[in-house]
Amino acid sequence: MAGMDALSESAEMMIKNINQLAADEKRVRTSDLALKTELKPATVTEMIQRLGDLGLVDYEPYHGVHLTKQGQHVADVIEHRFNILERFLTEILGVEGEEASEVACRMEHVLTRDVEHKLTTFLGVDPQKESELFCHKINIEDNQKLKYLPLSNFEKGKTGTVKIIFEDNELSKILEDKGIKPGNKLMLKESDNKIYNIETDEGNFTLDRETAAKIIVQN
Amino acid sequence: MAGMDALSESAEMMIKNINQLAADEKRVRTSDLALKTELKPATVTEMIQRLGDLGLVDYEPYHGVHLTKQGQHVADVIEHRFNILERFLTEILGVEGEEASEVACRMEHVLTRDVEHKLTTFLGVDPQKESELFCHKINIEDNQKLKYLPLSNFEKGKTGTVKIIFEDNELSKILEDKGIKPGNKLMLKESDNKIYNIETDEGNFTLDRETAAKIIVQN
DNA sequence: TCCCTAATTTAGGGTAGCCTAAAAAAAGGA
DNA sequence: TCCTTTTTTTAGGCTACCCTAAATTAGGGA
Repeated sequence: MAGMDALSESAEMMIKNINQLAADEKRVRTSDLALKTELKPATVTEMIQRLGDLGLVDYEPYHGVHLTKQGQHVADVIEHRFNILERFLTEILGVEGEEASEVACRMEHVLTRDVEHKLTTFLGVDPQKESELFCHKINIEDNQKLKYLPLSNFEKGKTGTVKIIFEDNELSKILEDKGIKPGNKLMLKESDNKIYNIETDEGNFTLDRETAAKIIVQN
Repeated sequence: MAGMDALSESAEMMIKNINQLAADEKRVRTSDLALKTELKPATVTEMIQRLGDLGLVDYEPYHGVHLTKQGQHVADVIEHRFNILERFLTEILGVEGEEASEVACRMEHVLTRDVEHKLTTFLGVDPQKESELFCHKINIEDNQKLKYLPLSNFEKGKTGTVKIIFEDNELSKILEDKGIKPGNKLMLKESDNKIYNIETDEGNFTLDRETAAKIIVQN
Protein backbone atom coordinates (compact mmCIF):
# COMPACT_ATOMS: atom_id res chain seq x y z
CA MET A 1 0.00 0.00 0.00
CA ALA A 2 1.10 3.55 -0.61
CA GLY A 3 2.01 5.70 2.39
CA MET A 4 2.19 2.68 4.59
CA ASP A 5 4.26 4.32 7.30
CA ALA A 6 2.90 3.84 10.77
CA LEU A 7 0.47 6.49 11.87
CA SER A 8 1.62 8.85 14.60
CA GLU A 9 0.23 8.53 18.07
CA SER A 10 -1.58 11.84 17.59
CA ALA A 11 -3.21 10.68 14.39
CA GLU A 12 -4.27 7.39 15.91
CA MET A 13 -5.72 9.16 18.93
CA MET A 14 -7.72 11.45 16.69
CA ILE A 15 -9.16 8.50 14.80
CA LYS A 16 -9.98 6.75 18.05
CA ASN A 17 -11.80 9.82 19.33
CA ILE A 18 -13.72 10.31 16.10
CA ASN A 19 -14.86 6.72 16.39
CA GLN A 20 -15.95 7.17 19.97
CA LEU A 21 -17.96 10.27 19.18
CA ALA A 22 -19.52 8.80 16.06
CA ALA A 23 -23.09 8.08 17.03
CA ASP A 24 -25.92 7.19 14.66
CA GLU A 25 -24.40 8.05 11.30
CA LYS A 26 -23.91 11.69 12.18
CA ARG A 27 -20.73 13.46 11.27
CA VAL A 28 -18.47 14.33 14.16
CA ARG A 29 -18.00 18.05 14.78
CA THR A 30 -14.71 19.82 15.21
CA SER A 31 -15.69 21.37 18.51
CA ASP A 32 -16.65 18.02 20.05
CA LEU A 33 -13.33 16.58 19.00
CA ALA A 34 -11.57 19.59 20.47
CA LEU A 35 -13.28 18.99 23.79
CA LYS A 36 -12.54 15.29 23.84
CA THR A 37 -8.93 15.50 22.73
CA GLU A 38 -8.23 18.62 24.80
CA LEU A 39 -6.80 20.29 21.72
CA LYS A 40 -7.78 23.64 20.25
CA PRO A 41 -10.33 23.59 17.41
CA ALA A 42 -7.77 24.90 14.96
CA THR A 43 -5.49 22.01 15.80
CA VAL A 44 -8.30 19.55 15.27
CA THR A 45 -9.08 21.03 11.87
CA GLU A 46 -5.46 20.73 10.87
CA MET A 47 -5.29 17.11 11.97
CA ILE A 48 -8.51 15.97 10.32
CA GLN A 49 -7.37 17.61 7.09
CA ARG A 50 -4.24 15.50 7.25
CA LEU A 51 -6.31 12.40 7.97
CA GLY A 52 -8.52 13.31 5.05
CA ASP A 53 -5.50 13.46 2.75
CA LEU A 54 -4.59 9.98 3.97
CA GLY A 55 -8.05 8.71 3.12
CA LEU A 56 -8.82 7.78 6.71
CA VAL A 57 -11.68 10.21 7.21
CA ASP A 58 -14.20 11.86 4.98
CA TYR A 59 -13.82 15.53 5.77
CA GLU A 60 -16.15 18.25 4.54
CA PRO A 61 -15.14 21.74 5.61
CA TYR A 62 -17.59 23.18 8.14
CA HIS A 63 -19.51 19.91 8.23
CA GLY A 64 -17.41 17.58 10.31
CA VAL A 65 -15.90 14.19 9.60
CA HIS A 66 -16.66 10.55 9.65
CA LEU A 67 -14.36 7.57 9.33
CA THR A 68 -13.84 5.89 5.99
CA LYS A 69 -13.71 2.13 5.80
CA GLN A 70 -9.94 2.34 6.19
CA GLY A 71 -10.24 4.73 9.11
CA GLN A 72 -12.80 2.51 10.76
CA HIS A 73 -10.41 -0.40 10.53
CA VAL A 74 -7.68 1.60 12.21
CA ALA A 75 -10.12 2.59 14.95
CA ASP A 76 -11.18 -1.01 15.51
CA VAL A 77 -7.60 -2.18 15.83
CA ILE A 78 -6.71 0.61 18.27
CA GLU A 79 -9.84 -0.01 20.28
CA HIS A 80 -9.11 -3.70 20.53
CA ARG A 81 -5.50 -3.12 21.51
CA PHE A 82 -6.59 -0.71 24.18
CA ASN A 83 -9.08 -3.20 25.58
CA ILE A 84 -6.70 -6.11 25.85
CA LEU A 85 -3.94 -3.92 27.24
CA GLU A 86 -6.25 -2.48 29.84
CA ARG A 87 -7.47 -5.95 30.78
CA PHE A 88 -3.92 -7.21 31.05
CA LEU A 89 -2.88 -4.30 33.23
CA THR A 90 -5.84 -4.51 35.60
CA GLU A 91 -6.61 -8.23 35.70
CA ILE A 92 -3.12 -9.66 35.52
CA LEU A 93 -0.84 -7.01 36.92
CA GLY A 94 -3.37 -5.43 39.26
CA VAL A 95 -2.79 -1.86 38.07
CA GLU A 96 -5.46 0.55 39.28
CA GLY A 97 -8.18 1.65 36.85
CA GLU A 98 -7.12 5.18 36.05
CA GLU A 99 -3.46 4.40 35.61
CA ALA A 100 -4.23 1.26 33.63
CA SER A 101 -6.26 3.33 31.16
CA GLU A 102 -3.53 5.88 30.73
CA VAL A 103 -0.77 3.36 30.21
CA ALA A 104 -2.91 1.24 27.89
CA CYS A 105 -3.69 4.38 25.93
CA ARG A 106 -0.02 5.01 25.33
CA MET A 107 0.87 1.38 24.74
CA GLU A 108 -1.87 0.77 22.19
CA HIS A 109 0.14 2.64 19.56
CA VAL A 110 3.27 0.54 19.77
CA LEU A 111 1.90 -3.00 19.60
CA THR A 112 2.45 -5.12 16.55
CA ARG A 113 -0.32 -7.34 15.29
CA ASP A 114 1.58 -10.39 16.43
CA VAL A 115 1.96 -9.13 19.97
CA GLU A 116 -1.67 -8.05 19.96
CA HIS A 117 -2.66 -11.57 18.98
CA LYS A 118 -0.50 -13.29 21.54
CA LEU A 119 -1.71 -11.01 24.28
CA THR A 120 -5.29 -11.70 23.25
CA THR A 121 -4.72 -15.43 23.46
CA PHE A 122 -2.96 -14.95 26.76
CA LEU A 123 -6.09 -13.33 28.15
CA GLY A 124 -8.08 -16.36 27.14
CA VAL A 125 -10.11 -14.74 24.39
CA ASP A 126 -11.15 -17.10 21.63
CA PRO A 127 -8.88 -16.27 18.69
CA GLN A 128 -11.51 -17.47 16.24
CA LYS A 129 -13.96 -14.84 17.39
CA GLU A 130 -11.22 -12.28 17.23
CA SER A 131 -10.26 -13.20 13.73
CA GLU A 132 -13.83 -12.89 12.53
CA LEU A 133 -14.04 -9.53 14.14
CA PHE A 134 -10.86 -8.15 12.74
CA CYS A 135 -10.65 -9.91 9.45
CA HIS A 136 -7.10 -11.07 9.84
CA LYS A 137 -7.47 -14.74 9.59
CA ILE A 138 -5.39 -16.87 11.85
CA ASN A 139 -2.83 -18.77 9.94
CA ILE A 140 -3.36 -22.50 9.76
CA GLU A 141 0.34 -22.92 10.35
CA ASP A 142 -0.04 -21.33 13.74
CA ASN A 143 -2.39 -24.13 14.66
CA GLN A 144 -0.19 -26.79 13.26
CA LYS A 145 2.70 -25.40 15.18
CA LEU A 146 0.98 -25.91 18.49
CA LYS A 147 -0.35 -29.40 18.38
CA TYR A 148 -0.36 -31.34 21.62
CA LEU A 149 -1.25 -34.98 21.59
CA PRO A 150 -1.00 -37.86 23.99
CA LEU A 151 1.67 -40.17 22.67
CA SER A 152 -1.06 -42.80 22.36
CA ASN A 153 -2.62 -40.75 19.57
CA PHE A 154 0.59 -39.57 18.01
CA GLU A 155 1.31 -40.11 14.37
CA LYS A 156 3.48 -43.08 13.51
CA GLY A 157 6.92 -42.22 12.23
CA LYS A 158 6.84 -38.66 13.56
CA THR A 159 9.21 -36.96 15.97
CA GLY A 160 7.89 -34.79 18.79
CA THR A 161 8.87 -33.08 22.01
CA VAL A 162 7.64 -34.27 25.37
CA LYS A 163 5.64 -31.55 27.11
CA ILE A 164 3.80 -33.09 29.99
CA ILE A 165 3.80 -36.38 31.83
CA PHE A 166 0.69 -37.11 33.84
CA GLU A 167 1.78 -39.39 36.60
CA ASP A 168 3.38 -39.62 39.96
CA ASN A 169 7.08 -39.26 40.54
CA GLU A 170 7.77 -42.94 40.29
CA LEU A 171 6.70 -43.35 36.71
CA SER A 172 8.30 -40.02 35.85
CA LYS A 173 11.63 -41.24 37.09
CA ILE A 174 11.43 -44.47 35.18
CA LEU A 175 10.55 -42.63 32.00
CA GLU A 176 13.21 -40.04 32.63
CA ASP A 177 15.84 -42.76 32.68
CA LYS A 178 14.70 -43.63 29.19
CA GLY A 179 15.04 -40.08 28.00
CA ILE A 180 11.32 -39.44 28.22
CA LYS A 181 10.93 -36.20 30.10
CA PRO A 182 9.55 -32.76 29.34
CA GLY A 183 11.78 -31.02 26.83
CA ASN A 184 13.24 -34.15 25.28
CA LYS A 185 12.50 -35.38 21.80
CA LEU A 186 11.15 -38.77 20.90
CA MET A 187 10.03 -40.58 17.79
CA LEU A 188 7.11 -42.96 17.58
CA LYS A 189 8.49 -45.75 15.43
CA GLU A 190 5.69 -48.23 15.48
CA SER A 191 2.36 -48.77 17.15
CA ASP A 192 -0.64 -51.05 16.92
CA ASN A 193 -2.67 -49.15 19.49
CA LYS A 194 -1.65 -51.64 22.13
CA ILE A 195 2.06 -51.25 22.34
CA TYR A 196 4.07 -48.19 21.44
CA ASN A 197 7.55 -48.46 20.10
CA ILE A 198 9.55 -45.31 20.55
CA GLU A 199 13.03 -44.00 20.05
CA THR A 200 14.74 -41.43 22.26
CA ASP A 201 18.28 -40.22 22.73
CA GLU A 202 18.67 -43.07 25.18
CA GLY A 203 17.55 -45.81 22.85
CA ASN A 204 14.44 -47.73 21.88
CA PHE A 205 11.60 -48.61 24.24
CA THR A 206 8.18 -50.09 24.22
CA LEU A 207 5.33 -48.70 26.28
CA ASP A 208 1.84 -49.89 26.87
CA ARG A 209 -1.12 -47.81 25.80
CA GLU A 210 -1.96 -46.67 29.30
CA THR A 211 1.48 -45.23 29.80
CA ALA A 212 1.61 -43.69 26.34
CA ALA A 213 -1.65 -41.90 27.06
CA LYS A 214 0.03 -40.10 29.94
CA ILE A 215 2.74 -38.57 27.84
CA ILE A 216 1.79 -35.41 26.03
CA VAL A 217 3.85 -34.71 22.95
CA GLN A 218 4.08 -31.63 20.77
CA ASN A 219 4.84 -32.19 17.11
CA MET B 1 11.82 19.03 40.24
CA ALA B 2 12.02 21.70 37.60
CA GLY B 3 11.28 20.72 34.00
CA MET B 4 9.80 17.45 35.13
CA ASP B 5 7.91 16.76 31.91
CA ALA B 6 8.43 13.30 30.56
CA LEU B 7 11.35 12.98 28.20
CA SER B 8 10.55 12.33 24.57
CA GLU B 9 11.12 8.91 23.11
CA SER B 10 13.96 10.36 21.02
CA ALA B 11 15.66 11.84 24.04
CA GLU B 12 15.34 8.64 26.03
CA MET B 13 16.71 6.62 23.14
CA MET B 14 19.71 8.92 22.90
CA ILE B 15 20.43 8.53 26.60
CA LYS B 16 20.06 4.77 26.32
CA ASN B 17 22.53 4.68 23.43
CA ILE B 18 25.02 6.91 25.17
CA ASN B 19 24.89 4.54 28.11
CA GLN B 20 25.42 1.51 25.92
CA LEU B 21 28.42 3.06 24.20
CA ALA B 22 29.95 4.36 27.40
CA ALA B 23 32.92 2.10 28.02
CA ASP B 24 35.68 2.64 30.55
CA GLU B 25 35.12 6.26 31.51
CA LYS B 26 35.65 7.53 27.99
CA ARG B 27 33.39 10.17 26.54
CA VAL B 28 31.05 8.97 23.83
CA ARG B 29 31.70 10.46 20.41
CA THR B 30 29.12 12.04 18.17
CA SER B 31 29.96 9.82 15.22
CA ASP B 32 29.52 6.63 17.23
CA LEU B 33 26.14 7.82 18.42
CA ALA B 34 25.20 8.68 14.86
CA LEU B 35 26.03 5.16 13.77
CA LYS B 36 24.17 3.51 16.61
CA THR B 37 21.05 5.66 16.44
CA GLU B 38 21.04 5.77 12.64
CA LEU B 39 20.75 9.52 12.78
CA LYS B 40 22.98 12.08 11.06
CA PRO B 41 25.83 13.53 13.13
CA ALA B 42 24.29 16.98 12.99
CA THR B 43 21.11 15.59 14.49
CA VAL B 44 23.05 13.91 17.26
CA THR B 45 24.84 17.15 18.09
CA GLU B 46 21.53 18.96 18.29
CA MET B 47 20.04 16.32 20.57
CA ILE B 48 22.97 16.07 22.97
CA GLN B 49 22.99 19.86 23.25
CA ARG B 50 19.37 19.69 24.33
CA LEU B 51 20.19 16.91 26.81
CA GLY B 52 23.06 19.03 28.10
CA ASP B 53 20.68 21.91 28.76
CA LEU B 54 18.51 19.48 30.73
CA GLY B 55 21.49 18.43 32.82
CA LEU B 56 21.28 14.82 31.68
CA VAL B 57 24.63 14.72 29.92
CA ASP B 58 27.90 16.54 30.27
CA TYR B 59 28.59 17.85 26.79
CA GLU B 60 31.82 19.42 25.66
CA PRO B 61 31.81 20.61 22.06
CA TYR B 62 34.11 18.49 19.90
CA HIS B 63 34.84 16.18 22.83
CA GLY B 64 31.76 14.05 23.17
CA VAL B 65 29.41 13.41 26.07
CA HIS B 66 28.95 11.32 29.13
CA LEU B 67 25.93 10.83 31.31
CA THR B 68 25.50 12.85 34.47
CA LYS B 69 24.21 11.18 37.59
CA GLN B 70 20.71 12.17 36.56
CA GLY B 71 21.23 10.91 33.04
CA GLN B 72 22.62 7.64 34.33
CA HIS B 73 19.52 7.16 36.40
CA VAL B 74 17.31 7.67 33.36
CA ALA B 75 19.43 5.17 31.43
CA ASP B 76 19.16 2.59 34.20
CA VAL B 77 15.40 2.90 34.35
CA ILE B 78 15.03 2.60 30.57
CA GLU B 79 17.38 -0.35 30.47
CA HIS B 80 15.48 -2.13 33.18
CA ARG B 81 12.13 -1.47 31.54
CA PHE B 82 13.46 -2.80 28.28
CA ASN B 83 14.72 -5.97 29.93
CA ILE B 84 11.53 -6.86 31.72
CA LEU B 85 9.41 -6.01 28.70
CA GLU B 86 11.56 -8.16 26.48
CA ARG B 87 11.40 -11.00 28.97
CA PHE B 88 7.66 -10.70 29.24
CA LEU B 89 7.25 -10.70 25.48
CA THR B 90 9.50 -13.69 24.85
CA GLU B 91 9.00 -15.83 27.95
CA ILE B 92 5.33 -15.24 28.61
CA LEU B 93 3.84 -14.34 25.26
CA GLY B 94 6.28 -16.29 23.13
CA VAL B 95 7.12 -13.40 20.79
CA GLU B 96 10.16 -14.06 18.62
CA GLY B 97 13.46 -12.43 19.56
CA GLU B 98 13.76 -9.69 16.97
CA GLU B 99 10.18 -8.55 17.20
CA ALA B 100 10.24 -8.73 20.98
CA SER B 101 13.22 -6.37 21.06
CA GLU B 102 11.59 -3.88 18.75
CA VAL B 103 8.30 -3.80 20.59
CA ALA B 104 10.02 -3.67 23.98
CA CYS B 105 12.10 -0.77 22.69
CA ARG B 106 8.99 1.19 21.87
CA MET B 107 7.10 0.19 24.98
CA GLU B 108 9.89 1.06 27.39
CA HIS B 109 9.09 4.75 27.01
CA VAL B 110 5.45 4.56 28.02
CA LEU B 111 5.62 2.51 31.22
CA THR B 112 4.96 4.11 34.56
CA ARG B 113 7.06 3.14 37.52
CA ASP B 114 4.11 1.33 39.04
CA VAL B 115 3.52 -0.79 35.96
CA GLU B 116 7.25 -1.44 35.69
CA HIS B 117 7.24 -2.69 39.28
CA LYS B 118 4.24 -4.91 38.88
CA LEU B 119 5.57 -6.40 35.69
CA THR B 120 8.89 -7.07 37.39
CA THR B 121 7.20 -8.91 40.22
CA PHE B 122 5.03 -10.76 37.75
CA LEU B 123 8.14 -12.10 36.08
CA GLY B 124 9.31 -13.45 39.37
CA VAL B 125 12.39 -11.29 39.68
CA ASP B 126 13.64 -10.93 43.22
CA PRO B 127 12.26 -7.56 44.29
CA GLN B 128 15.04 -7.10 46.81
CA LYS B 129 17.69 -7.19 44.14
CA GLU B 130 15.69 -4.83 42.01
CA SER B 131 15.26 -2.35 44.81
CA GLU B 132 18.97 -2.35 45.54
CA LEU B 133 19.70 -1.70 41.93
CA PHE B 134 17.23 1.04 41.37
CA CYS B 135 16.95 2.59 44.75
CA HIS B 136 13.19 2.74 44.71
CA LYS B 137 12.18 0.22 47.24
CA ILE B 138 9.42 -2.10 46.28
CA ASN B 139 6.44 -1.92 48.53
CA ILE B 140 5.66 -5.15 50.35
CA GLU B 141 2.01 -4.53 49.69
CA ASP B 142 2.71 -4.62 46.00
CA ASN B 143 3.87 -8.16 46.44
CA GLN B 144 0.92 -9.15 48.50
CA LYS B 145 -1.40 -7.58 46.01
CA LEU B 146 0.27 -9.36 43.16
CA LYS B 147 -2.24 -12.09 42.84
CA TYR B 148 -1.28 -13.77 39.61
CA LEU B 149 1.89 -15.60 38.65
CA PRO B 150 2.84 -17.97 35.89
CA LEU B 151 3.26 -21.42 37.42
CA SER B 152 6.86 -21.30 36.22
CA ASN B 153 7.54 -18.58 38.78
CA PHE B 154 5.39 -19.99 41.52
CA GLU B 155 6.80 -20.75 44.92
CA LYS B 156 7.73 -24.35 45.64
CA GLY B 157 5.45 -26.08 48.12
CA LYS B 158 2.67 -23.52 47.76
CA THR B 159 -0.90 -24.17 46.76
CA GLY B 160 -2.67 -21.86 44.34
CA THR B 161 -5.73 -21.59 42.17
CA VAL B 162 -5.52 -21.83 38.41
CA LYS B 163 -6.82 -18.63 36.81
CA ILE B 164 -5.85 -18.69 33.19
CA ILE B 165 -4.34 -21.13 30.78
CA PHE B 166 -3.13 -19.52 27.63
CA GLU B 167 -2.29 -21.30 24.44
CA ASP B 168 -4.47 -23.09 22.00
CA ASN B 169 -7.60 -24.93 22.99
CA GLU B 170 -5.96 -28.27 22.57
CA LEU B 171 -3.52 -27.79 25.42
CA SER B 172 -6.27 -26.39 27.59
CA LYS B 173 -8.42 -29.46 27.09
CA ILE B 174 -5.62 -31.84 27.92
CA LEU B 175 -4.77 -29.97 31.08
CA GLU B 176 -8.42 -29.74 32.00
CA ASP B 177 -8.76 -33.51 32.00
CA LYS B 178 -6.04 -33.63 34.58
CA GLY B 179 -7.64 -31.16 36.91
CA ILE B 180 -5.65 -28.19 35.65
CA LYS B 181 -8.32 -25.73 34.74
CA PRO B 182 -9.41 -22.29 35.86
CA GLY B 183 -10.91 -22.47 39.33
CA ASN B 184 -9.14 -25.62 40.40
CA LYS B 185 -6.39 -25.74 42.97
CA LEU B 186 -2.94 -27.13 42.45
CA MET B 187 0.24 -27.45 44.45
CA LEU B 188 3.75 -27.05 43.10
CA LYS B 189 5.55 -29.94 44.75
CA GLU B 190 8.95 -29.69 43.22
CA SER B 191 10.74 -27.74 40.53
CA ASP B 192 14.23 -27.20 39.23
CA ASN B 193 13.22 -24.46 36.79
CA LYS B 194 13.20 -27.04 34.02
CA ILE B 195 10.64 -29.54 35.16
CA TYR B 196 7.61 -28.74 37.27
CA ASN B 197 6.12 -31.39 39.47
CA ILE B 198 2.57 -30.59 40.54
CA GLU B 199 -0.28 -32.14 42.40
CA THR B 200 -3.96 -31.62 41.66
CA ASP B 201 -7.17 -33.33 42.69
CA GLU B 202 -6.62 -35.71 39.80
CA GLY B 203 -3.10 -36.75 40.73
CA ASN B 204 0.52 -35.84 40.06
CA PHE B 205 1.97 -34.49 36.86
CA THR B 206 5.16 -33.18 35.45
CA LEU B 207 5.24 -30.19 33.12
CA ASP B 208 8.04 -28.54 31.22
CA ARG B 209 8.90 -24.91 31.86
CA GLU B 210 7.28 -23.65 28.70
CA THR B 211 3.99 -25.22 29.61
CA ALA B 212 4.22 -24.10 33.23
CA ALA B 213 4.74 -20.55 32.05
CA LYS B 214 1.39 -20.72 30.33
CA ILE B 215 -0.55 -21.54 33.45
CA ILE B 216 -1.40 -18.51 35.52
CA VAL B 217 -1.93 -19.25 39.19
CA GLN B 218 -3.28 -17.10 41.97
CA ASN B 219 -1.73 -17.58 45.36
C1' DT C 1 -35.15 37.47 4.49
C1' DC C 2 -31.35 39.41 7.12
C1' DC C 3 -28.40 39.69 10.73
C1' DC C 4 -26.13 38.10 14.79
C1' DT C 5 -23.80 34.56 17.08
C1' DA C 6 -21.49 30.42 17.39
C1' DA C 7 -18.66 27.25 15.01
C1' DT C 8 -14.99 26.64 11.96
C1' DT C 9 -11.19 27.58 9.17
C1' DT C 10 -7.19 30.23 7.77
C1' DA C 11 -3.09 32.82 8.82
C1' DG C 12 0.79 33.11 11.17
C1' DG C 13 4.03 31.74 14.98
C1' DG C 14 6.70 28.38 17.99
C1' DT C 15 9.31 23.93 19.13
C1' DA C 16 11.16 19.27 18.46
C1' DG C 17 13.27 16.38 15.36
C1' DC C 18 14.87 15.26 11.33
C1' DC C 19 17.82 16.57 7.09
C1' DT C 20 21.91 18.57 3.76
C1' DA C 21 25.65 21.56 2.90
C1' DA C 22 29.09 24.51 4.47
C1' DA C 23 32.20 26.03 8.01
C1' DA C 24 35.21 25.06 11.81
C1' DA C 25 38.00 22.31 14.81
C1' DA C 26 40.86 18.37 15.93
C1' DA C 27 44.04 14.79 14.76
C1' DG C 28 47.69 12.65 12.62
C1' DG C 29 51.34 12.00 9.17
C1' DA C 30 55.36 13.94 6.70
C1' DT D 1 55.74 22.27 12.34
C1' DC D 2 52.17 22.39 8.76
C1' DC D 3 48.92 20.57 5.98
C1' DT D 4 45.50 17.19 4.82
C1' DT D 5 41.84 14.40 6.33
C1' DT D 6 38.35 13.36 9.47
C1' DT D 7 35.14 14.78 12.84
C1' DT D 8 32.06 17.92 14.55
C1' DT D 9 29.38 21.91 14.61
C1' DT D 10 26.71 25.61 12.57
C1' DA D 11 23.45 27.36 9.26
C1' DG D 12 19.46 26.85 7.04
C1' DG D 13 15.33 24.09 5.51
C1' DC D 14 11.43 20.90 6.13
C1' DT D 15 7.34 18.59 8.53
C1' DA D 16 4.27 17.36 12.36
C1' DC D 17 1.92 19.30 16.11
C1' DC D 18 0.74 22.47 18.97
C1' DC D 19 -0.89 27.48 19.77
C1' DT D 20 -3.51 32.45 19.26
C1' DA D 21 -5.86 35.77 16.59
C1' DA D 22 -8.28 37.00 12.65
C1' DA D 23 -11.26 35.74 8.93
C1' DT D 24 -15.06 33.10 7.28
C1' DT D 25 -19.18 30.29 7.17
C1' DA D 26 -23.45 28.27 9.00
C1' DG D 27 -27.66 28.50 11.25
C1' DG D 28 -31.36 30.34 13.96
C1' DG D 29 -34.34 34.07 15.47
C1' DA D 30 -36.75 38.45 14.43
